[in-house]
Amino acid sequence: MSKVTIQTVADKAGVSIKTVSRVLNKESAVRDSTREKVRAIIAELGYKPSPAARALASNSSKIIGLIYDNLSSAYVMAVQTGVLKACTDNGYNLVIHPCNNKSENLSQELISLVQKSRLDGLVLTPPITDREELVTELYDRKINLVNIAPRREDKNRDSVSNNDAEISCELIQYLIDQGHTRIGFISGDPDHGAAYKRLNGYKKALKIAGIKYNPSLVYQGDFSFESGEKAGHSLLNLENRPTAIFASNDYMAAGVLKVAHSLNLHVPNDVSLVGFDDAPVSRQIWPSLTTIKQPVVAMAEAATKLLINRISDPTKQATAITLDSKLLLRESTKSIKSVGNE
Amino acid sequence: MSKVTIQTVADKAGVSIKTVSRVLNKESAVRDSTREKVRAIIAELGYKPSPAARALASNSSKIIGLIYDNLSSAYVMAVQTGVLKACTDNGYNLVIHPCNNKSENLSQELISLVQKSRLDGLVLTPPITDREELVTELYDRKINLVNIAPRREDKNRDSVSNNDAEISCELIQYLIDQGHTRIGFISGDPDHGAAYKRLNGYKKALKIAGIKYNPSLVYQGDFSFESGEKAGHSLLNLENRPTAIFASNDYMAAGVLKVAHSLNLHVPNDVSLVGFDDAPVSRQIWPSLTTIKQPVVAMAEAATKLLINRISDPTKQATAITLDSKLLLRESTKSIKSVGNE
DNA sequence: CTGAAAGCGCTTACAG
DNA sequence: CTGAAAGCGCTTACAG
Repeated sequence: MSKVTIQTVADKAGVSIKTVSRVLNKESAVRDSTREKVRAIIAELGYKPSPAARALASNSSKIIGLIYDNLSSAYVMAVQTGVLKACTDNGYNLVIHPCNNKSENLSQELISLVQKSRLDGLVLTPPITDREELVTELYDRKINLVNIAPRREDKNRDSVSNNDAEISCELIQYLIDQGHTRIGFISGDPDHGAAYKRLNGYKKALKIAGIKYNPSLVYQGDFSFESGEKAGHSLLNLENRPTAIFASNDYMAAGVLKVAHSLNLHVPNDVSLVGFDDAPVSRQIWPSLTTIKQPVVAMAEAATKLLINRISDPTKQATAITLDSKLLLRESTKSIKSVGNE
Repeated sequence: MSKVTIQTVADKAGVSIKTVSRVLNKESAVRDSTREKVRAIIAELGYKPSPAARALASNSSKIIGLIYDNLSSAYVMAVQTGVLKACTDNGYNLVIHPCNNKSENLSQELISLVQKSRLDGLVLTPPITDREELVTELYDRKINLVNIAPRREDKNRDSVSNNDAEISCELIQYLIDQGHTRIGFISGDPDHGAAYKRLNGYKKALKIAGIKYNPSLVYQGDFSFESGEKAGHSLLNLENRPTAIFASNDYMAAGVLKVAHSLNLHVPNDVSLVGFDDAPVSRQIWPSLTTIKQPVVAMAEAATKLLINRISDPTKQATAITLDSKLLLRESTKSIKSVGNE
């Protein structure tokens, strides 16, 4: 089996390579009958255009980069799934690039990556999305970008967000409806915009319900299991301990649960517990966690589509999309309204 | 900033583009002084060779594909990390390709992928590694391959394995040392070679200790949390229930633990429990699981190096590497030897 | 609606 | 140790 090139196809179809090229690139100016003939030959020969030749001639690699630094492998996998879907659907390839958000010269690293691999654009995920100086520099270099869940939406930037603050508020309102008024809160890594949004949702729900914000019920975590354990020790050993705790992610909630077990406290009888993310662990512990599920795959896919649109038209108006998360009620929460009042 | 190409570098260095090419490709036949001069200019200009031009001219993409279908995102992330490390170190790029191992036409899908993206080789992970007809077909097509943890090592194939059977045997011997003789076993997805190896290790340890293999203590799982729950219900409700249970992975162990909690059985006081993989969940549940840690990152990196070597010399002798897993003792296991005998 | 020519930026094969 | 020429397989820009 000798090599099948565009020339092979053109010869066999009795047309020029330019016409084959037009069919390949779905250009309109081709007679239908010609198009069909060429397509048939392409299928017959199993011809696949050379990405290298296309990239070299067109000066665009059809490759985008996915940049992440996230401690949750389930989150990263979901993002990859969504990005890959959009890439496949649109004829793009993907380069994954895990990195360290704490790195001083991350922007230089990303610029080098883009130049070296000739990437057509980048998908940025939290918390890198919120490295403002980095994102600005990438934009200044005319690198096509899309931001997933940035802390602040910017009218000039493509982004896909979720309703972190709103759903957190809803969740707290749900707990309040269940009779909880002393509600502990464990915040996430302050490098993540999500940490603020979830805290804001918590505060807002309290305010609406007329419950005073009590700093002693709020503990600074960093999204890790270990920080959840520490927070759990603090909150559960409080003299007047909370009747419910909202941890900003499931890992921290799992940490609290472990401490509750060790203190012989029963969840949810002694304390209700809520996480965030619907991480696998939220279903693999006992009791299973009431949590919030973000549409991560859909967000990543939507973001990648925005990026691909921007690559084809770098001057187009920026778009900001918001997708909704939803509350998943499971075993770790319970009403504490007095019996008989219902 | 106009475009910097090999010609720009050659002009500025006062040499031909062929000489620059030699420096780029680390060919030996270049005078040291020339090499240094060219290198300096490359650095000064920030020149990065065009991957597309190189690929087109050399007919090799310097891209390899990573193929996986695995329910554990932590495992996949670890594999990606190792593969990416070897790729970066050797100037290769990576294309990730999640897929469905149950798919009938997976081999056609992979062949298409290789042709379409001009991949120089593939890294195969379990359970795809054990689709014998598929792997054979890929070899027949002269596709460069490396197999991670195949069920059987083949002298003609590059592979990197771990000591699944041996470490499982050691683990069971440890439990026997702790006084356990009724040891339950939950096997994994039969599509995975690891499922057999772990079962064989279990059997071997029993045999060495002179304990009769008891099929009623062995339950067929599939590596999922849910299958662990089912197995837990069966094993823990046995009239003469086991004093220890070895689940072939941590997800299933977590499932057993959940059932134990629901039955008011204490781990490890009422029953010892062991998992496999050191998945994040093994540390995020209470009690934390005694488990086995495979050197997944190192395996993936070693495998990728083998593949890259094979790409540069497709006729070289195949290599089979084995890396060792290790036992991590945590809170879920306990000796049941009668007190005072120690 | 279709095509001939030039060129993208490298490596290969050959020569010296 | 170094270089001139050809060519990899496409797309771009232009022409008709």
